[in-house]
Amino acid sequence: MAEQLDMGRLSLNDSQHAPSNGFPDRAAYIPPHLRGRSQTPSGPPMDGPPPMMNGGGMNSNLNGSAWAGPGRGYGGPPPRMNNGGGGGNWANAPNFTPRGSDAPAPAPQPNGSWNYKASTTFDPNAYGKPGAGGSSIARGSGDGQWREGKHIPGPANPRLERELFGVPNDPSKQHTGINFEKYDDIPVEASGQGVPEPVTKFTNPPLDDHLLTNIDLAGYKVPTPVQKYSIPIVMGGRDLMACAQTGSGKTGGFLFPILSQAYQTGPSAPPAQASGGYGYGRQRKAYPTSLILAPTRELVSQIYDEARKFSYRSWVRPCVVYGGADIGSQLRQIERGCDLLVATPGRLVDLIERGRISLQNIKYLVLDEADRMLDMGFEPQIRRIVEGEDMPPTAGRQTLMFSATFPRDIQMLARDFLKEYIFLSVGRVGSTSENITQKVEYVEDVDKRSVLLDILHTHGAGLTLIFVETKRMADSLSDFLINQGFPATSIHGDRTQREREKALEMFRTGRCPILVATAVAARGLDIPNVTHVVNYDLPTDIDDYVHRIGRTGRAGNTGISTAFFNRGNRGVVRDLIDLLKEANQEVPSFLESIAREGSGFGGGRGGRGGGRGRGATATRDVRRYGGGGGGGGGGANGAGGFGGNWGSQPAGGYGGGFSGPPAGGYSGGSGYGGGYGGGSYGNPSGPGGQSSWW
DNA sequence: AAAAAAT
Repeated sequence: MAEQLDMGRLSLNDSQHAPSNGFPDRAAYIPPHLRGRSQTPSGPPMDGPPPMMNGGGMNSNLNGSAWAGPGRGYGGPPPRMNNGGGGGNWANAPNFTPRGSDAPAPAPQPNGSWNYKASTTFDPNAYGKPGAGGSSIARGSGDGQWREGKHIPGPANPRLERELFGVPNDPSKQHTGINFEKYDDIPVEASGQGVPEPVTKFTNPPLDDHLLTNIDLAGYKVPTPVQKYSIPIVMGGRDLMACAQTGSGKTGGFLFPILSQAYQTGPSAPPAQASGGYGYGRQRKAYPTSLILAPTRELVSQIYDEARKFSYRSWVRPCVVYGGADIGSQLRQIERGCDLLVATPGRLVDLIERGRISLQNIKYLVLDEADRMLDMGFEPQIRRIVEGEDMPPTAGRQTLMFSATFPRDIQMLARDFLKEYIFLSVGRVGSTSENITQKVEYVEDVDKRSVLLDILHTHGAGLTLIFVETKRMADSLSDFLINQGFPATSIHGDRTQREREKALEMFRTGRCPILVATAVAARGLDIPNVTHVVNYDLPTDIDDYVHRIGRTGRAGNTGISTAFFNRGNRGVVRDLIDLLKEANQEVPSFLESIAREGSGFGGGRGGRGGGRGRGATATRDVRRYGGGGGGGGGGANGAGGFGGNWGSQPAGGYGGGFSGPPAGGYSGGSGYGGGYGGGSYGNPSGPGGQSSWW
């Protein structure tokens, strides 16, 4: 009942955008007692292969046929069944602008008839046509067409072009990738079977011309190291596990090959059961072909923004969904076409439960910042999305995982979600390339404020990002700074999404060059021109520290990081020293002496520092170390953890200790088929086993 | 321990 009331309210609010196709803009209401049921009549998702257009060969999209239906291109009945008939134009609808309130509001719909026309005069061979007769409203991303097996880009739109790609000298739109030559210092290691040669340029082949046009518009000249590798890997149909951080260009690393493939092979037809015509009350369900999951709202917004750039004028329509924002407007966005979906897990599950999104057509699945998603407790949702709904199994899709670290739970996820993957280890952009000057000062808690003021007074222009540990501290410190006359703002999880976006925008644009932040801003956010990062409170996890200082010195630019250290932080002293040494930074003597006092953690975390680099962020391809053992009790982690939650899981999928490949497997005998059993990793807290060490 | 995330 509340649902219905809510829907009514949403429709009311949205009256200015109501489709004029004669149908009420009624969200598909699913009574609570029916929620969670599969909307598809085909039974439990993993029962059989999903509708594979290409015969199910795991690498068949190599041949460029994966997106196309049988025969050439899209030949099925009504195009865009999933978008309310003909696509819409509200890429910037109010309440949906994911970041920054500066995006121009859309003009009111000037002519209400196009939507209806689109559904009656459609060209059965066209996809993504924005309305018969052409709408004057350029939708931008996704307004191109797929017609008779060809990609027909939409018209240029100068206004949108400026919005997406920025105008010269607008620092808020400026891309960070300036010192490209610095990128070449970043070491990349690829392992696995049949690693393709990295590319060195953005060229056709392998990349599609339309994508190259957009890459050029965005001002990207040369692929970053991670892109050099990921482009041929993904375009070669391979799965990928990449240890890399934002700032290494990994967003482009997956968007470029995915979009390039999409432009060359066109959309896939909606599944047969979706072709039920335009009847009243039909299910309006979206069937995206690409799904990108990321942990935070800001991050999905950021990825979405990139996706909009690179899908400019193409047939691919990107959408973004996340919590904390009006779901009604997100639903309407999705209805108007959703080919590439960027989502936080919780909201996506919600939309799946509402029957508004089906994963049946997924060809590409990307898990970004996978370690962070697990840290945040998203594993059940992720497992459900990937294994418990109607997503094609590993063989029927391409899966790309990105993670800054590679602890054991991520290895499990990789084992379950990926097939014969190529492992990519990308060196740190920040710490190891020495372009961040890291200072550590001994500051007692009571002195932190005054020391901070000193820093802010002496540190001139540029953006300063101050990390604190708690939300309360973020508020009180930003209040304090404002009272002291500094242009400060804050971002943390208790602020509304609007406030968060506002704060971020003020910071990005330099109108508010001091941002006090909690961990919400620690990872992933790509803010250009941060010149100084202050760790007002040091994190307890050195990896968080690395992420935080990585907000400056981006893409080869130099930056400064200052950390306030006192005995309350002695838990990280050892790791901090290691890190400073590795990055050729000065190690203050007080750190060494405090380290000698004993860390309070019984000598610190074991197993660190062995081999190359630091153990904390082990990014080795563990498959090579996993040859021994097999079977055994290794399943303790998985068994029981989620066994009961998904009745649709294949029996034994997680029990039994990971002793074999998943059903429908890929046991190509590549050396890890049975190697993941318990004990295979040697040290139980193994490489990067830092989860729940406290 | 904190934070974030669907409502």
